[in-house]
Amino acid sequence: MAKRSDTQGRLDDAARAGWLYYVAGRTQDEIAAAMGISRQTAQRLVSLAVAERLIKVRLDHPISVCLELGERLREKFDLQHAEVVPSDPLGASSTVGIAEAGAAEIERWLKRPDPIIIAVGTGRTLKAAVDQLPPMECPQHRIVSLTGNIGPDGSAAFYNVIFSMADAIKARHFPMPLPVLCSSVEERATLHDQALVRSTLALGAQADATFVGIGELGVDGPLCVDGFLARDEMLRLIERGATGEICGWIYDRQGRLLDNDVNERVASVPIPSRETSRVIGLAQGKRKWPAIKAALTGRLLNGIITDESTAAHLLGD
Amino acid sequence: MAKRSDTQGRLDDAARAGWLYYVAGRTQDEIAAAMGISRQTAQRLVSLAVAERLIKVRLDHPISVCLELGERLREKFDLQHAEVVPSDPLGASSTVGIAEAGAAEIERWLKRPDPIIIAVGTGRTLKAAVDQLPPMECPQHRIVSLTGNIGPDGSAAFYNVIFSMADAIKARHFPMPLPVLCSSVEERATLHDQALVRSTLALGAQADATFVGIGELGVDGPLCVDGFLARDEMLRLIERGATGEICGWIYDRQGRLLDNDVNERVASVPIPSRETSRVIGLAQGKRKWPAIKAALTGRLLNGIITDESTAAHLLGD
DNA sequence: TTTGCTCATGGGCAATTACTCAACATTACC
DNA sequence: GGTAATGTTGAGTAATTGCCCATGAGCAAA
Repeated sequence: MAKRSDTQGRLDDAARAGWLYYVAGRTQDEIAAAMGISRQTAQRLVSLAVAERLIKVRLDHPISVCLELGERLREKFDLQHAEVVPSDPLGASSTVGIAEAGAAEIERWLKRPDPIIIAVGTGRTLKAAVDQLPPMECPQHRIVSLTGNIGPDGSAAFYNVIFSMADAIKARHFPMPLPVLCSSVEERATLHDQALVRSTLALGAQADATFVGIGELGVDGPLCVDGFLARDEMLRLIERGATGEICGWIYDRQGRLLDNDVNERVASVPIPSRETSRVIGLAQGKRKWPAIKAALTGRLLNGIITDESTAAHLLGD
Repeated sequence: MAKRSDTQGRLDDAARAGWLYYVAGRTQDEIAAAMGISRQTAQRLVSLAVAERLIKVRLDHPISVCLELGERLREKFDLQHAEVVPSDPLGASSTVGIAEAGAAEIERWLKRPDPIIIAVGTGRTLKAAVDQLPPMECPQHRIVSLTGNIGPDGSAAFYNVIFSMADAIKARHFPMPLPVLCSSVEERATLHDQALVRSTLALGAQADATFVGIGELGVDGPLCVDGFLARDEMLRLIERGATGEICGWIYDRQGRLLDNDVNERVASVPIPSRETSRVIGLAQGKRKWPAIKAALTGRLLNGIITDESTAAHLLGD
């Protein structure tokens, strides 16, 4: 072998080394011996082959599309965590898939041996996820609800998930003994000043991981369906740009919290800081697209669990 | 995480881990942390992904030496297609390398939008190539087997590749519901006269691309090892000049089909015309050298995929 | 219920691979 | 012809990976 300096010959060698390594499955020592070079050089050729993209790896599994979408979501919206599950082509259920994925992620946090604080919001999707959790003993952790558990008619709010979670997970849990929406700013101030509530608020602010649903606005959205807002209030909000809500906090197309009379009455703990907490939203479905996009755009979340078609939309334009 | 015992979920995890490792370039420690499992488990998932062939590595770089050998092969034997892959110096496997290259070539044909007919022979090398094919939807093409799929003992012939191909490629496929070798000329005539078989025979003759293995003769060759021919029959054939076989058709040193009682009983479709079909052989290895050389000399093929050392030998003298 | 089997798990350890550094060679430029 | 810039090499070392083993969970047969 004459001149080793020419690029062509070097790429040839890289290809050959890469072939022996990846296709033939030889070790770099064997490659070095076969090609009459040192092991280090063999290693360099192999990594050159990778760097020059001579080696193409393909994953033949439906999951690969989802992983790629997740990667792109992470990049585009500067997320810490993005998980994409295959879309149910029939679109039958709004929770199939992401419930399991959400449960798996919650479980990963719960499995940690060091004590952490997990905050949960509300909503059908999150409830479905929590229902997938296996029984676990986690005395070291604390679980706190971000939203009140008293519905508009005074009954227990059905989609408050912390109680479902407490059924499965043996850990201290902290509900919010409040209505979801107070009747006035003053009432909220009074309620939030109770010792019990204050400690829950403080706990929520320290959450290490936060799981929330994302609600779309509209007369068929959860806020109306569950009776928290009347039709005309909702329509007025939408007129003023309201696009989605997380834990009752209503935000616009850019994901900015609206400054209006509804947000002033929301009793929920503020969404924990995205600096100190992993705030993961669970949502999918065409109806929620604008709400999800706005939440990500406004950095209300730094984690998302969604499905393929939603991810594709979020990346689409 | 619900059921961790189910195979499907495990393969999903394996795909995830494999993707993170090979595509995203993460270390196994990072994967373990991300998936909430131990490093050892992550390692197991990665190697499972490899073992289950979820991960396919391909080298996209024509090494100039191989290119040159291919060029000279094309010229010397008047071939339409010649592809040479690097030789594994340890020569451990007889299919490593050309399987990937063969799969890539098959894939190129399958990707064509216009409907074509692809014929396949049999053999270990071809089987290995077909196993490398990614799932594809090709409703426009038809795939036909040149060889029967019933083994000498009546069971399904293991190295009949059309079924493996049907697993990956969604296209109409046409097996040959026949033994590989008939018991007599008369039986072959009868069998070939069946309507189903006649249409398959006709289809094979029209093949646009044909992929076949090349078998060497000898008591260790595939015909004997797989039980199609007895030792003494084989020895008698060799005495009479038999050098190799393609789809069971036995030929001599010049690549001329032998006129004997074995060829009279071969149930296979005749090798498609080299005028109208691209007939590509996949073979490498010293033991096959005479068989390959004869096949090329006799123009039984107009395409070859082989390895460096074989190519060098074919050009050598 | 018990027994025996299979298989996933995590720890430990050896093999393998990636990276850093300093020396040397080659090329480009003055 | 000298000199700087660039790139390559081997040695050493840190990081990563592959494999074996003991353990325990899950499951089917006894």
